[in-house]
Amino acid sequence: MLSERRLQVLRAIVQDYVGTEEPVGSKALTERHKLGVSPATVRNDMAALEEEGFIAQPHTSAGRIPTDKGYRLFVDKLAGVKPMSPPERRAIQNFLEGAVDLDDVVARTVRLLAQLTRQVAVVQYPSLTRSTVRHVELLSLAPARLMLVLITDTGRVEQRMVDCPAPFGEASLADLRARLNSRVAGRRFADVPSLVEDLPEAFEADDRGTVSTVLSTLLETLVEENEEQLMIGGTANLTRFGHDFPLTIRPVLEALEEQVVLLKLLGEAKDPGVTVRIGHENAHEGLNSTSVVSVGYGSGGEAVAKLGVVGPTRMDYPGTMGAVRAVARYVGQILAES
Amino acid sequence: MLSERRLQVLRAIVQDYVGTEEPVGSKALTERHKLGVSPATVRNDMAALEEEGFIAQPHTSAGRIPTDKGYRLFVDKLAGVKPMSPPERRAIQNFLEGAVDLDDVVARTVRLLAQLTRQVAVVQYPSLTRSTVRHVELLSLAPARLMLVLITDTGRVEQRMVDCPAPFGEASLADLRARLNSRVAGRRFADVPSLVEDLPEAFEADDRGTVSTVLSTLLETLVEENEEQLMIGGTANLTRFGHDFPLTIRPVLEALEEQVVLLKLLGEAKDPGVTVRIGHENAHEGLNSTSVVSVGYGSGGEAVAKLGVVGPTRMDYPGTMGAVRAVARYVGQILAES
DNA sequence: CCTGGCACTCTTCGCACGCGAGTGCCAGAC
DNA sequence: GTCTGGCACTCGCGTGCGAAGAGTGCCAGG
Repeated sequence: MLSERRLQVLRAIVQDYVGTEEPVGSKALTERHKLGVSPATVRNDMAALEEEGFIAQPHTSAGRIPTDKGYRLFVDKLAGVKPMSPPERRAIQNFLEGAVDLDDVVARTVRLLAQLTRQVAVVQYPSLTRSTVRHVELLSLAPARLMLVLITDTGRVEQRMVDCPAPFGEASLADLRARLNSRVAGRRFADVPSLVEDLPEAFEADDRGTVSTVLSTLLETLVEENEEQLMIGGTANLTRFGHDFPLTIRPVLEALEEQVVLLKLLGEAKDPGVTVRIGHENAHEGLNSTSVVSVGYGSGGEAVAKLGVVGPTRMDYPGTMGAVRAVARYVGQILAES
Repeated sequence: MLSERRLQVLRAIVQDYVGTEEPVGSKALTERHKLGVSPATVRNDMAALEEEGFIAQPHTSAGRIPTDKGYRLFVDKLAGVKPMSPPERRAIQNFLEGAVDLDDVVARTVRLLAQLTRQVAVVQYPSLTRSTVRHVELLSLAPARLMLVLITDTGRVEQRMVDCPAPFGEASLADLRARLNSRVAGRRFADVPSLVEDLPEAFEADDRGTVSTVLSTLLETLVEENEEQLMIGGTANLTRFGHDFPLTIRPVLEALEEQVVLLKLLGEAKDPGVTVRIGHENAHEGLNSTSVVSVGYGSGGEAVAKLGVVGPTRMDYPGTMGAVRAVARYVGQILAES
């Protein structure tokens, strides 16, 4: 077990390193933080912390820098979440309130997060699976060609072409549209499959094939994984990473372009609160020298999607966590209002 | 006027520099290209080319590198567009044909362009203003709240909320929907305003306010500038830029995040063929050390949007132009089919 | 258990030096 | 006139060395 003072030393190391981006030595520490002990004592503590794997030295005779494990301890035990100041809160709210539609909300959220944290922001579109159906629309484009439009309570719209096995009359179309909506409007996506199961039976034999096709297209739309879209921004902030970029920045940019990777990354965070994944805790190799701070957000009490930021492990965790949490909260409010 | 040989020297310099990324000297030139003259002669030619501003030396006693003006001459007079090889063409077609909807087409195009050119790809969504209306749908969400859905011939779907000044009955709604579609379906966006102008007059006085509101929302949707969306990809290729990145890459990333800037950039290229803007020819400062190769694409003979790549001025122009042109052609075909 | 002192290790920086690539210019040949 | 070979010159770059500085580990004493 580490003594109280050693924890304070670790905290001081993290804070200083985050501030200066340079390895921090024992002398500098005693000067900047009132630890009440001499550098020599701090050196002993540092030796112990290094022994335990919380800090490391890039090379002999340089200061110490925190390891992933050190940051982990810092985040879990040594620092809280720094709340946003009232002016900041107002700014967030004002900025988000100007949004005109869902795309705009997401776009603004990305910009905002990137600006607040000066890091790369990632915002997932509200997921289809957890939201509810507002309306399903069917349009006839050609005798045997329909367009299915799905509108969700979060304002998201999805459309799909449906090629029918047989021509489908306007009357049948109106019938199907009405039945479909009376059954699924206002219901959660997860419940839709069982609600429409027996729908083909209500139609003439000629039309059943088309009805089934439409339904299966609808169900596909509901679960389709690639519909989990996301938006990223603030990549220019990557240039603040370090001085040794090419090697650092490249894999990160590559990872960011792989939406699948990012979605998995966000998806892994099950915590109801703000989740922090540090360095090697991220499964993806390219992100081994970055930390991901994420949180769920949603219009009601329930989270329908995630948002977060990706930055160097050497980041201001309390501030970043505060910003992420605050933005998620306000985005949730905005979604609830619309 | 420059002699034929001097032009060849310039061409050789550009080709070598693009290949090696290093300033090229007179001796190396005579060795790699059969110019039939001695290094000394080449040196004289180089002096002349430098005098005219086509090439420059980074510092005394280094080889020469082309200037923006040099690249311009190269692109205009010294090199053609390198056609894609048949296998490449097949690969492009195969890759694009798997797309399921417009978003997917655009996403695939971006990936493809980024891979082919190993540069940053930018693809603009088919512009609304030049396409035609396939269908307009009106949904009643609440007594005084409608949703307007616009479907274009390129498969794009736009939706807008409409708050009505007065409740609007289902009958009126169906009436408006039918009238609207009979007038604008299949028509070009530009023609829509005049086609719907007198529509409110066909309705009862109570409903006219709502009809007008719907119409103005529709017209807004048609012209709204922020609807000119685009998708970018391949930013990881920026890391291949040079060795001095931080300064080079940062402004480029920033510029890429400013969609407005990019749209303007693409919009400026009026040429019917492939357009190349080199270095300082780009209005935006952050892109002063990059070149933009763009071209319009469209489902019919007419261009409805642009696509292109952003890369270092030191790029393989013939190859890049060939790739951009080929991709645009195939995307056009795909759009025409759907 | 803390502290001051001391020797030791490494990195970083500045500087001088030599090498090599490349140039510009000139006199002479075709 | 144009091209060529030769030659002196310029500079950037890599190398080696020495001094400086930061930081450490260890130890003896309070």
